[in-house]
Amino acid sequence: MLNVVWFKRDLRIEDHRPLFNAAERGAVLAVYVVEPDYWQLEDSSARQWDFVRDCLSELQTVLRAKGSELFVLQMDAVAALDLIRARFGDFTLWSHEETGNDWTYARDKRVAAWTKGHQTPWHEFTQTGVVRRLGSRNGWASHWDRVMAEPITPAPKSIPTPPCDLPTHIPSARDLGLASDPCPERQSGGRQVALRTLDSFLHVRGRNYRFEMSSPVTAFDASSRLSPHLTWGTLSMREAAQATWRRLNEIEPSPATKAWRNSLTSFSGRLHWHCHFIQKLEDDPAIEFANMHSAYNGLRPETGDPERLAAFMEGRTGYPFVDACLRALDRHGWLNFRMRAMLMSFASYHLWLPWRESGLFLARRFVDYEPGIHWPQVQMQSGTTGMNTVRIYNPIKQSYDHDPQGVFIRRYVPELDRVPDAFVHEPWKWGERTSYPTPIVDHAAATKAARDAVYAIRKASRHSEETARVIAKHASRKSTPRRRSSKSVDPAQLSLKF
DNA sequence: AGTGCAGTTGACTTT
DNA sequence: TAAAGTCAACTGCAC
Repeated sequence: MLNVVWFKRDLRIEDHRPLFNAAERGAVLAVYVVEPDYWQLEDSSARQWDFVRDCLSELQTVLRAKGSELFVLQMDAVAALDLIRARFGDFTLWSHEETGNDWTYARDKRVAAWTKGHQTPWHEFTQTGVVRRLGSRNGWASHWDRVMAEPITPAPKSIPTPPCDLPTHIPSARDLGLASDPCPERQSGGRQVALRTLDSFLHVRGRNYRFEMSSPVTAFDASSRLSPHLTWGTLSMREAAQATWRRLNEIEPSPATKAWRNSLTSFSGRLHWHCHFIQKLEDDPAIEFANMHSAYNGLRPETGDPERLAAFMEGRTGYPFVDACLRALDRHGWLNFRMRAMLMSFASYHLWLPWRESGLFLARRFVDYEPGIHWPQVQMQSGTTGMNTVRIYNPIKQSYDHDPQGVFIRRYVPELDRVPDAFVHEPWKWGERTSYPTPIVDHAAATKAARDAVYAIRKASRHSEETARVIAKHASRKSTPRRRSSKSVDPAQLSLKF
């Protein structure tokens, strides 16, 4: 019987268990389904598709070298299964589990129903530390360590593929009817560039990762930049984790290597954290749309102020550091974590926009958009989880702290060219006029109003009851909670990093 | 030399 | 991965 390997967000042939197992069984038909409805969603964008296109093109080359082919079907996934069945008769379906957005979840349910209806075996494999139908968060952390330590599955030696005239053409964003979305500094997709990126991070760029990841001045170089590759699977999480551990083991501990070791340990923690977040959306897909804590329903209006949303989307909020970040994101399709958090916090607290609107906009901007990290983070930076401290960033303080010389601001906000260094963080304090807008909201007034609104809800009765539920379901567990001084503390508040 | 005082630092609390 | 406020301890300086 034919084995259909359905490539999704796993665009590689190494450490690919579905492909390896299918190839051992017999004839393989490797398929990528370009689903037009998915690419029309408000969280999809042409820059993401362009990245995927790079990946598919290289995957196709690699499969051809193995005597196989990657067929590209532009249609709904169920229609693709029907088409394959009409052409080849019964088959076995192989793929990786995916924790995507609500749309892909619904599609997977339709595919499951189809396979059941046609008695088609569907073998799904995990490729991250995310657990499907997780009963409890207890023990999750050690499970992650165990899964990541499992051996890497080699690429199949050969991939027998039947003759077939299915299409192999990879459509362009234009073919798909996607809105124009220029992203001149976008990272390229593909396995080769993923491996080079991993290597340069582990041997050159990552030395001061721990300290340089916070500032956008240094983070573009010092961060791993593996995120789009992990999102689209040109590199597996297991490969990234094991390469990091290997590198860590080969560096002898000494004062001279302290920075390297700290950075790599910190990075390894980030990989764990990556899956920890995705697990939240896996457990509770409603996080994409609804407040994690229902007490915050109605906190913000359902529709934000259109002028504020437009200013945010166009990077003209009047806060130089915020606008520099927004414009950098537009050009690169990437931003370091801290600045993403600041942007989301700014949209939610300063601009009081509902998180779904600003969250969709940011999702489209990220080439590495990972729904399972994105939506839980969006809610965390909007104060609607109920279980984290309210983190309202001060964009002026962040500017002085992370771009003291104003180099990042000047790189992305040319309107501020003439403004002296002393005023680049707060140009409204400079006496002269510029073409740069004045702040769209007053920092002190806006954050005071936001804080008051959030704390009014926190204080209300019944808030803590649901907090306990949210924590039980989603919070990370620590084996040795840090003890706090004297005063007794609500155990629910202990060690809740996320 | 000790005192008073303004300013700074850091730990801790509150929002 | 917050920021701002509080408070006590400390510092440097003038007298």
